[in-house]
Amino acid sequence: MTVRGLPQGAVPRLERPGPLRERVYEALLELITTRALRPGQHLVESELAAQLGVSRQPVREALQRLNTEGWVDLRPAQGAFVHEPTEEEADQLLTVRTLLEAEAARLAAASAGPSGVEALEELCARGERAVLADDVDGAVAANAEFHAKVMELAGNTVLAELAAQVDRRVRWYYTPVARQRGKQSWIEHRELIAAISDHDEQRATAVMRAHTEHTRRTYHERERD
Amino acid sequence: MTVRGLPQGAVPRLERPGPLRERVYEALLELITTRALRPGQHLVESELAAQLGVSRQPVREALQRLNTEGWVDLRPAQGAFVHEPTEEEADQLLTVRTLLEAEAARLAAASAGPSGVEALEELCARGERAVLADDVDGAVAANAEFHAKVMELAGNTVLAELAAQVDRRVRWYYTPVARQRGKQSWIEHRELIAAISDHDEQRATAVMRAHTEHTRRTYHERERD
DNA sequence: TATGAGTAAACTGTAGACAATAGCCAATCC
DNA sequence: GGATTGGCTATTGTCTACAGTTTACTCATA
Repeated sequence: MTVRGLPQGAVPRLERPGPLRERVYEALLELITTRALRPGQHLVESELAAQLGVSRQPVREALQRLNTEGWVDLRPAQGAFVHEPTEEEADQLLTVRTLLEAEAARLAAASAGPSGVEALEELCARGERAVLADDVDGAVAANAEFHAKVMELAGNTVLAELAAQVDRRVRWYYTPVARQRGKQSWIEHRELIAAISDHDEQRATAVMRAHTEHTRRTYHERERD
Repeated sequence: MTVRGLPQGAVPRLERPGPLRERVYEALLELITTRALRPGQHLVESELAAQLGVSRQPVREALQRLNTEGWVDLRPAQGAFVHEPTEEEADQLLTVRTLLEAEAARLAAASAGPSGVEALEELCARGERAVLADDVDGAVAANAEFHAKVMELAGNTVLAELAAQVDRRVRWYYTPVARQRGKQSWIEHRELIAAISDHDEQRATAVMRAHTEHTRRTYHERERD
């Protein structure tokens, strides 16, 4: 007899601890993105290990991964430092993000079905509600989900993984900015949905490009404050 | 007194062996790309460590990095397996490569100066000579350098790093193919140089897109053999 | 006071040892 | 006879210890 007969979810799939390095990785990433760990800060393995209640090994492994993904700089024989984004790098990152998101929009327009469009509209409505309710966190979350959904509809896993990384870093650099862009952002989302619904690849690309480009402009305007 | 007055590179920065994990990483990557380690093969840490004459630790760290970059799959509590590329994934990867290279071409066209164009022509000539001499390895190398140079002229570090990763994996998947595309490839390169020299962003994008697209077609034609 | 060597502390890089887990095969029970 | 259970083996996950570097500081000296 196999397990097949059991009702799904009868066994709560008792949550596996998973490799420690994973959890350390996520914990550190959380600390970095929330700026509990500041850019330029020296991360000492033994300190982190003690603080997290694990040995140095998992911490090392997590730091190495963070290094390859650009979150920390690993200077040999000296240790890990939280990456300090430069203006130039932030701009380059936005360029890449624009590129990836625009391609995702194009692919989504090419292949998305009615159910996909519907899901996008649902998310869009949720975002608009959040904006109206001045629920900033909710709006940001809905925004992330919206973009993720577009990426999913594009159906390109490689593209999605790259975009996920780039996106998270962009969000880190631009956290002060993201909160400013409210209503306008969702109007643009509506346009994007329309383009995808029409299977108009060119328009979808253009709209998404303009959309992310607006974010960049908002960022540079911030400089004047 | 600061170091600022010193000419760049006056100090040869006496080269250190560098961390073991780096060398292990490169060694393993070499073994994978040359297919000495076959896709799907189980990589046992202790074996690799013994074979390379180091302890398990650097091997682990190298494997983790290879994992995040998509070269090996790391199944928990079971070990590392050389990644097995699927048809679909290869195709998606090519799509992304096309995208990144095309953007690089556009940026290069926007900002490249005469010296950059000259460097490209030099590389192009070298590639053509290699093709005429039936020097396949030389031609492949020149090709890689050509694309790298375009990327350099684009002046976007983030884009360059992403493209470098994607490129290397593409070359891994398509090694049997790359060798077939000889003369035609360099004609297209010439066109690209012309577009860059003219600062014609649109044409540069289009040429590069067509160029990488040809590679994909060649790949799918291979299926018929 | 400025300079330089010398020294000590802190941290990383590497190695080796132990514990935990998944996979496999044989023995056992219905 | 087939499935299940129990133990065995191989391999990974984690921890501890030690060696090698780098940095910062102290103190003697010109």
